[in-house]
Amino acid sequence: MAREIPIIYDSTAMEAQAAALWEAGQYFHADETTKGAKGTYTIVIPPPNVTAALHLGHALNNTLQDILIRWKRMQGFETLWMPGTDHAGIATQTVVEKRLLAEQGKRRTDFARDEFVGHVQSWKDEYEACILGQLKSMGCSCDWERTRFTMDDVCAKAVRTNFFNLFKDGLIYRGKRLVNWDPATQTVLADDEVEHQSVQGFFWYMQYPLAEPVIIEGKAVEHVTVATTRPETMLGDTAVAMNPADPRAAALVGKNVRLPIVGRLIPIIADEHVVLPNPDSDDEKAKFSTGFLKVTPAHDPDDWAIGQRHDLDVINVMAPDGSISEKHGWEDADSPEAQGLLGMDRFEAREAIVEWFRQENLLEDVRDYAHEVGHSYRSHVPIEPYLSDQWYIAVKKPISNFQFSISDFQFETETHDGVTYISGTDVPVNSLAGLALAPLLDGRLRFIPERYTKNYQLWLENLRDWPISRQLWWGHQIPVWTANKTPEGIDESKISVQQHTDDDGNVMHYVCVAGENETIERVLEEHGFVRDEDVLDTWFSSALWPFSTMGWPDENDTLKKFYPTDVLCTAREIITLWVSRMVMMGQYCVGDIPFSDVYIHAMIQDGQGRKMSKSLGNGIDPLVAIDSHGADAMRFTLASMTTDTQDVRMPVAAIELPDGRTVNSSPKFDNGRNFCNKLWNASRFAMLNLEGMDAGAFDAAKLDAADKWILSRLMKTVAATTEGLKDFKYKEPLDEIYKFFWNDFCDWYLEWTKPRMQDESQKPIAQNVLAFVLDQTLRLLHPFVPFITEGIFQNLNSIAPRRGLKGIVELSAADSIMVSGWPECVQSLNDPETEQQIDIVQGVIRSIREVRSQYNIAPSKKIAASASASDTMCGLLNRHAMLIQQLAGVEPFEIAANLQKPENAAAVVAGDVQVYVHDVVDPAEERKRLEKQKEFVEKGIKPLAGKLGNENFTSRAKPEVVEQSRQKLAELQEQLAAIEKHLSELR
RNA sequence: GGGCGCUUAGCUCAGUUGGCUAGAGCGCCUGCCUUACAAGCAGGAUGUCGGGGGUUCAAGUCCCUCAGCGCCCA
Repeated sequence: MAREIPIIYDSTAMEAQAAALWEAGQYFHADETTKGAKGTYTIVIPPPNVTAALHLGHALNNTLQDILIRWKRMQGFETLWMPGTDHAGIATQTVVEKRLLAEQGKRRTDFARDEFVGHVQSWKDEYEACILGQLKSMGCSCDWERTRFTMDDVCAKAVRTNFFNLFKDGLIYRGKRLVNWDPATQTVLADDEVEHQSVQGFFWYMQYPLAEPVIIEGKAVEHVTVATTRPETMLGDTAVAMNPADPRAAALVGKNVRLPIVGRLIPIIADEHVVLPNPDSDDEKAKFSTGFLKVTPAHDPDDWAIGQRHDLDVINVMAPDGSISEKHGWEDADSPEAQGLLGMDRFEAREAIVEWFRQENLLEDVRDYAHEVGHSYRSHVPIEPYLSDQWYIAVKKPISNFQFSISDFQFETETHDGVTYISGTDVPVNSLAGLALAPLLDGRLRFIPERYTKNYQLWLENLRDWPISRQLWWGHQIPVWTANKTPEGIDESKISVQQHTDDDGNVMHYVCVAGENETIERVLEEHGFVRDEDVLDTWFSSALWPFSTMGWPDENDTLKKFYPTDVLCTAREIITLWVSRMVMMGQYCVGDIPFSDVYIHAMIQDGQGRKMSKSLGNGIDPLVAIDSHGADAMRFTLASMTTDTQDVRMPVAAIELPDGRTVNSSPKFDNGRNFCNKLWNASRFAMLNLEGMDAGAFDAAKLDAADKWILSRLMKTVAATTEGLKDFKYKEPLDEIYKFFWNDFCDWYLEWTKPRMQDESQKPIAQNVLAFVLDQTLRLLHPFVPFITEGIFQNLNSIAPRRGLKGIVELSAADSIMVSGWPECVQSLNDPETEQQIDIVQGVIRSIREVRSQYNIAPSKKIAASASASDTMCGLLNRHAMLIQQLAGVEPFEIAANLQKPENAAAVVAGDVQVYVHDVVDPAEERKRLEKQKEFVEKGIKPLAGKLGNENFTSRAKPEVVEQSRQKLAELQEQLAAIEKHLSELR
């Protein structure tokens, strides 16, 4: 059977076999009914958006989660990795709208709502399947039976319940505010959905004529000049503001200007927000300021604030699509000029208005100006600050009847007017923001790496109310019914009602209905109540993900056993958007934080440090990487790149697949593939030698030095790997295993083992050690490269079903490596002494190899050599002579104290040992090599001698450091003497 | 404007609390198809650790400063 193992690792076949085995064994399934001794370990997947297939960032994210889950599962925890996807309201709706427009030439509004949602649903079905398939291909050991979707019935129930509770607690309210409006998708966006981009624009200087001239310093002033980057908003101006400190203020404040085009009479007001002009200032605002600020409360947040302070009219001059309109609050668009602008897009209107001012000689100047403009993170069009009625969550409102205890405040608080705030903030302890902040401050919530803590904290401290309504069709429809009358004859425990007066003075009744009350909903509708058309912000449902997936609000065993989860693994861009809201809602709904650790991993960029994106065409599809290199190779490479840094670069190269497709992949994956191939071949070699192994034939007393050495090295590697994973390190443990496996196990141990396999007395010992070390190495590697390790583990099971070191370690059999135990450190196998000896042995071997290489001696050719050293060292070398002879190709090999260098021999100094390689003499070459070695040693001596000659060092440095330096210097000086002796002996 | 990072070999990156002659992988040079692996083996070269200043017996590591790059938030 062993002879059939192919030379090249075939990832495709192995992945299929392992996947089938895992599915049959149901190893991914978490059981809420058992009581594991070790407890539970839970991760909820950050649900990928059903908008599109997964990219390499997802591959990284999920690889890291799978590593943790597989590791903990092997450690014996009852592990749950909860999978699922997110409906991603605005994003998914947008892509579907695009597709429908491209394929059918139809817009969303050409469909009935149900019909349109049906189209989105089928998109969702398609991509959900694709995403789950991708995750499975990567080897993600999620509990697939529990797969959730943010809009499925279970999650919908949680959303509905939470909305009702928040509404009832007065934490959801309806408000008219300036919102971030995306005119393209025609929906409101939260602050953090707005991307700020630098835009090269202009400052236009426009003259507004005064209603009556004013005399300032003897001169008649007929107009004021306002500077603006957005001339089109002037249609909605309701004041001109100036700083009260402006010398002209006394004469002008209180006067009126006649707004051009519109003809509206608007006041000049004083407000300190206005920046005084100063052409020499470094402050851009002062440099460009005229001292007069046009105030458009309906179209600018700062102006809105000024409007609030001065009780100004609010005139909205735009339709939701961003076109100029007199139908949304603009009542004096009577002039022919104004009429001419109606219906124009906001940017068209900008051109037209600037042109009008130019024609009228009212355009005083135009200056280049680079400034930051908010853009929709989804449609990428500039955000329009827009006056709109929306539902908000009050994040800083104290929750009066909060039903859970809020820890014992392990942080500073201060109380004003009966409200307890987190010290130094305006965040009440018992507000939603407070609930999210408290666990961070009292140490229950932790970010890894730690620096992200600040992100989270600052964001929450400066949080504004969260607008949660979205003008979309794809999402959780808001469960509020509205009419201008009281709801009557309805069970009041099932509803909650708020009242607001609308623009026309009518008192409107907003009725929120608790879930599972379709009858009530029907009754309301029969009574003329209309359901809100809007849906909830996607993050509203994502915020509940850690417990909605477990069936909250229903009490159940899953929730009881697996909530709170252990770690959330995500990217930094989402800390504010998502992490904070999960903590908030976990606290509010369940009364406990959803996870204690938040691990933030790097963002993957291309070789030039750019984000991977569709538009740049520099993305890598994980399935392509799997096709080209194998899933394990991809995982290995991703994990080995994962350190605490915030970005990792992944050079992207177009490659041709065997099937002829040219696709993006990365040469980085070669690392992983090469590793897998090496692992495959080392195992193949082991398997060829393990046939007929007898676990009972092992005898600890017969372990040779190589055995003891590799076992000791293994123990170190087990410890380092376990420690690393505990600290959320990925590269470090993988590097440790890599070095152990490749540099120790393959390069040395396997080579030393080869002859022992021909020796019947040695064979059983070598076989057992070999099988044990391979077994443990596979287990250490399994979380990182699950498929190949499973494949080899299965082969190992059939060839050497009983593994272990009789009398030292017993390994219990396992049907899958997934559920075999995580390697334990066996103290008795730690053997520093042997490690040190082998170190010396390796040094001698390297010296001989160096000479062989220098003189081009064929690897197969045996050469005579000898070594001279102290008596103790000679004893050591004699004990390990075979090891040296084998791997240095030496025969014969004489070892003795005070041995003279033979004629025609090359001499190498290997630490305390003089190594002589016989019959290879070339004086010039010898001199060259010895001079080089001398130079190297001298380079080491210089700083040491310098240090030790410095009294400051010897007196002030730690004694052990000084002692170390002394020893090292002595060693180097001895070596130098030896080298010089050899040099002097050269003819 | 506020915050967080990054700059170490040709490339991608490690380098814990300051302490042996600064490391790895890839690439490069030399020699090998040595009976597990050429996706491999053996040997080798490669760095004023972004610039400047400071603290210290000792700085890639701590502090200040300058320059360049990136991300997040307003």
